[in-house]
Amino acid sequence: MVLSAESLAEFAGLLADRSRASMCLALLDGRAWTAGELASHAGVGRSTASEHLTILVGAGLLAEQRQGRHRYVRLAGPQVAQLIEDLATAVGEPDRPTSLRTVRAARHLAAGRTCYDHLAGHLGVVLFDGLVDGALIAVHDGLVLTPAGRVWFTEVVGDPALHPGGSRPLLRTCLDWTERRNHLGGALGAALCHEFTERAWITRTPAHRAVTLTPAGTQALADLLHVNISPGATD
Amino acid sequence: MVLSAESLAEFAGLLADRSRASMCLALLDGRAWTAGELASHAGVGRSTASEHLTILVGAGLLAEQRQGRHRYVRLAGPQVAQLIEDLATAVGEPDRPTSLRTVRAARHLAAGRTCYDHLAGHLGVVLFDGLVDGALIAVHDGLVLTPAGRVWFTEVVGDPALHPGGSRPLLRTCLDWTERRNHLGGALGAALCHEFTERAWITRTPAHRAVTLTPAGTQALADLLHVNISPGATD
DNA sequence: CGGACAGTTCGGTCCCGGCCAAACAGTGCA
DNA sequence: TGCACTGTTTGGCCGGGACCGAACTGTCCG
Repeated sequence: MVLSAESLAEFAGLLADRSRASMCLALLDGRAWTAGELASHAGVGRSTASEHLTILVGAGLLAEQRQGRHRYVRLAGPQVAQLIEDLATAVGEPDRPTSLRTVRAARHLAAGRTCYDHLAGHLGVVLFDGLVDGALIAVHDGLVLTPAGRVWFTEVVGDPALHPGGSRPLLRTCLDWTERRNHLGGALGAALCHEFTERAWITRTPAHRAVTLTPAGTQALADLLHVNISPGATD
Repeated sequence: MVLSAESLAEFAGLLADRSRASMCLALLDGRAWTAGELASHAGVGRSTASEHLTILVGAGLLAEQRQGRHRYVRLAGPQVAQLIEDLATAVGEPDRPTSLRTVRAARHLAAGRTCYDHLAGHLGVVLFDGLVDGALIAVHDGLVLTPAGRVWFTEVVGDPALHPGGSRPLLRTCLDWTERRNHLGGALGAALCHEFTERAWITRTPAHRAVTLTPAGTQALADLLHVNISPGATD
């Protein structure tokens, strides 16, 4: 046995709890949350949440950062986010929302959101299609940056973003929960999302995971990718 | 919440048990096992194993096939295998073998083995390198079949294997546990492994997951890929 | 200094679920 | 028909772990 069943089970056990799973899903937005926020999000007491966080941090899934009386916690890295995404898509059973409030929130999230550190939802998929249609990235059994794409990305996110250190792939497809189609992940997907935020083409809503396209963003997408999408569209 | 924490936790819970994890890891060899085999492999009673299998089959992770008094069970598909592989590599902590017997078995597995339905271990990595060095597949942020590669694969595994139905990617990198480097997965990786077995270039050892290169296989690899590797090498 | 707040530790409760043994059902073989 | 074998069901045991409340530590602020 190359990999012990023990360690695999132990690892899976980290997510095999309603509260811990809830926390990890919340952290998929890439932000750092305080222990208290996660406690109320998961619907458990602060003491319980504290224990869970200690477990997750100890296992290396989460990274923590103490600031004064706060314990900030975030996903340890893109690999962890990717793993949770993989599991989530494997589950496949999205929550059938019932209440109107839930429906509204879901629709808003479906329009645009972040997937750890890159863009997802309808916005993410449209963006991805625009990149493919414009022959900036090519798809054959993996994603390839075309020469035109190299120029385009250099203009938009700058040359350094094309040569990041580390082992993270530059381009990566990421299956979208709501759209059931691919959007762009990887280092360039993250760089793009970062740049869009910097340029105020998108804004994050208070929920912090939903993303709204600004009028400037609409204009930019039309100019850069010949993609037409109305600003702040929620459906 | 787009994906309920409940369902994610429930799904992770499937693997969050020593016995079930042990069974799934065993099934990574792609074969169908009987319930009794899995029971003794996991070190639990037949009754317990039966319960676990019912759970895993019910969740769609395993597919079962009844034959007479036997209950054969296998992984439901390559996606499941891929998921378990992903988790396993995420764990990262390989079993430090202690006994001599374990060391020998591990070394044997490290030399060559199957990873669900394609070749892994040293053999898999060398094969992958040969394909890349021969410019039959190209690596830039994903794998691409080159024109020369298309010809090569047509000769070796036949044209139909290049156009499989279904959504499984043709080429896919798969991180190797022991080598910590990529080997070839995906539909073509599986086709290659199948073809190698058919032509008796490789044989499976009784443990059925370890793979040994035959003299004919050594010759074939030298001819086809200019790769030199000694037959049956275990280290 | 004292009050409000964030987080942790500890003790205790409770329930889920993994396990087994024994009885049972279905299959294969002589 | 009878025996051996594989797998399932059931009842019961037991441990782990998720949870809470209360007490405590540490931080920020007036």
